[in-house]
Amino acid sequence: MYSVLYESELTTAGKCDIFGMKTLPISFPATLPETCIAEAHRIMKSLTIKDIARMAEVSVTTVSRVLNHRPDVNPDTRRHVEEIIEANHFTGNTNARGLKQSNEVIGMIVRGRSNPFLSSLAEAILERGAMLEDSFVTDYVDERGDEFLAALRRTRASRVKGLIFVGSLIDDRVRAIRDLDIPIVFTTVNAEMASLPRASSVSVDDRTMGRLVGEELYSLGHRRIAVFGSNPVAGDSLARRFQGFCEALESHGVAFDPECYRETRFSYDAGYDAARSFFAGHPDATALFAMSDTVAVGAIRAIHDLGKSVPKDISVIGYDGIDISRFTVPRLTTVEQPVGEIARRSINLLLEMMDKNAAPRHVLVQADFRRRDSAAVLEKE
Amino acid sequence: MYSVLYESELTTAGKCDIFGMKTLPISFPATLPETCIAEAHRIMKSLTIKDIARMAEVSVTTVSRVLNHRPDVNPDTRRHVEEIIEANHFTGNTNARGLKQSNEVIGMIVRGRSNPFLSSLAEAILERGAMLEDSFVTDYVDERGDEFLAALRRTRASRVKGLIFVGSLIDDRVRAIRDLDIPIVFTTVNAEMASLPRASSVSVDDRTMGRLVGEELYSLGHRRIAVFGSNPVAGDSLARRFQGFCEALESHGVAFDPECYRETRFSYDAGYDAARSFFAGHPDATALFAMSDTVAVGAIRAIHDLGKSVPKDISVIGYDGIDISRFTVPRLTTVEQPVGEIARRSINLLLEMMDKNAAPRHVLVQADFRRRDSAAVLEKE
DNA sequence: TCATTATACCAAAACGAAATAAAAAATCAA
DNA sequence: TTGATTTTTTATTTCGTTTTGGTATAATGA
Repeated sequence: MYSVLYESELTTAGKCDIFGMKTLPISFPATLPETCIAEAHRIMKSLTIKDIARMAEVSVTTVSRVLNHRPDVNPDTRRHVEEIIEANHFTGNTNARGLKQSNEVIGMIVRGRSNPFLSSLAEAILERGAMLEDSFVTDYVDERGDEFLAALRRTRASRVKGLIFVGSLIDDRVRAIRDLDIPIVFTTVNAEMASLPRASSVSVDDRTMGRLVGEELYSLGHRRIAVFGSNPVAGDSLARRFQGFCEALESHGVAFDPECYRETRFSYDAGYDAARSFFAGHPDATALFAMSDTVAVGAIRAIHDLGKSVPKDISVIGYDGIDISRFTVPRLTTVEQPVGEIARRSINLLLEMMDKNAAPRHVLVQADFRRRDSAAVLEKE
Repeated sequence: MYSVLYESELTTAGKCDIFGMKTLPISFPATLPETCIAEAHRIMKSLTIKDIARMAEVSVTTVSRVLNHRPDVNPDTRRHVEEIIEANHFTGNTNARGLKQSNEVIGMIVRGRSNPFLSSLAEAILERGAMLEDSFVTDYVDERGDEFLAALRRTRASRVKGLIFVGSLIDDRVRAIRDLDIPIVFTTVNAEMASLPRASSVSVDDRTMGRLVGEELYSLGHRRIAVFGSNPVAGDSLARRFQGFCEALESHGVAFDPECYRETRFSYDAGYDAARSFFAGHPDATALFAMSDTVAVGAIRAIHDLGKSVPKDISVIGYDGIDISRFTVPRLTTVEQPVGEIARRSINLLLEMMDKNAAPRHVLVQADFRRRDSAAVLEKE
């Protein structure tokens, strides 16, 4: 499909003029000081703990102790060794460290790689982990089952001591990792999960938020509402959102019509396709609850393509609060999940279980309902 | 900011009814067969190559040979060992494997973690790598300099044998990793790069595409055009886009006014802010070339908030072709980078350099100009 | 004073896979 | 049948770190 336009055989600077640039009309400041560059040079020279020991004239054991912040090192010795480490920009060998089964590497499996919400959650977890100097092994997989098993195998190959699972997991797969003998934190609650002896979870209070969405759409006057979700199973986050949503409607005497439920993958494309076919076939539906912002964004585009307007003809409410939701036209009304909070709590729970052998806990955090422009009062004709 | 709504002390299934669900009105098929679950169970039991050797009644060396597809193993022995491996769902220990410096782990540093284009490129590379059974160590960093150095250190700590760099790198930092004694592939061309002895690059023919963007906007009647880019330096991809763009205008006798250039980070927010302030202060500007789709999307939103319309009042052209560009309102005219192609070529180039010690090459691939709805003919008043 | 306890350090033994060197077995040539 | 060559297999060493089990030395208590 794509062809190569040009392949240069550049190996020397002299031949580089095919990339030769005219001077830009704007000048930019240099951003990295020379000392930084010099440091980077030294970073790449690969020393071992043995080299450091020799330089500091101590044993490797002592260096290891310093590196791991162990107590029984003389403060003077410690400082001396630290200076040598600092001066040579020494970094340990991750592999050698991982060989001893005593190491504490955290694994993360992100299931649903094209979902911006999950990506941002994973990023927040990595960021938080880096702050605490925890090492991570991350694996991004698609939502299909076989890839998940491959990730599980890779994760085990790295001998991680704890696992964070980002994304939802249907019961079958929770059961599939029941025998995994390490602490796990799920970023989604699942009924089956309670039977796992070493699994905690952090998730948004989906039922309440689902109820809020239902209340909002009801109070705006909507009665025939589409719901786009993705294969929820009893106990899963999605099912809880849906349950709350139905409860809200029922509390006003409106029963949700199963005909209005569509199962979609969580992507712009899937949201587009689902909305296009659904609203073409159901001209009486006036609102959509999309259980993922990606689906909502795709749906809004589809509704436009059907010659209808959001929110004038059809109101749309999303879920997740991904970055783009603040910039769409119209801006998306959605449930914003506190990504940083979920990340922080997930890591804390995992570390508690790993280090202090704490009992698993299931934590619900509060989300924010963001009322923006994509859901409005239904205009009667 | 966010508080905990509820923390359960769930440890047994019996207490689980706070999550108790009513039956859903829709039923979903189970998706994972029993055999798969049984397999996953066994995956987690962690065996060593020694165990396999004992079971197969051969030496560990032989097992190692089988695992690494070495030639000197009797086909019968190989099959026998493979059967044992298969039956026990054996997976090697990544750490032990990495300890020997003969191993071939690929590192990837993604600079600019919140940019969807870079994320999708990184994903494509991981996907491609998984297909070829290459192991990856990935590090996502922000665009700031210090984080980059930390990533470099982590990468070295994993003793990777090759590095793929995703995102643009200004000259200073290319120089900073000059001494890195492993093959590198950049997904962006940089003038400084040609002086690196073991660096290849794969990038889009940015100059041509920049020229196309310039031609497009000129032919639609635009003369006063804003350009939003991010700190380009001579030789960088962005500078080449910009160069092509300026050349196109100049070929029609229009000089680009440096006043119309804005330096922004590549994010929705930055695009929004830049557009909001720029177009408020420059009511005569009728078009925008955003060097990243994220910036374009943010800008479109800002233009709306200024009470203007895209493309009626202001035409916008983006760059990258991220997923969302097909679903915005209006759909975004942009330059679509062939992510899969860049991923494929990057890995191939790197493997050639790692395995066959091939000379570095600098490859330009063709991008697609996607003419959609965000750029239109300028209406004269 | 001598035993006891802490403190600060070290040598050597893991850890699991892979490479090396070398032995054993099979094949071939005369 | 013998020696040479190739194929297949093994025992042993290696990688860089942590841990184990220990030894000195200094401080403490009786």
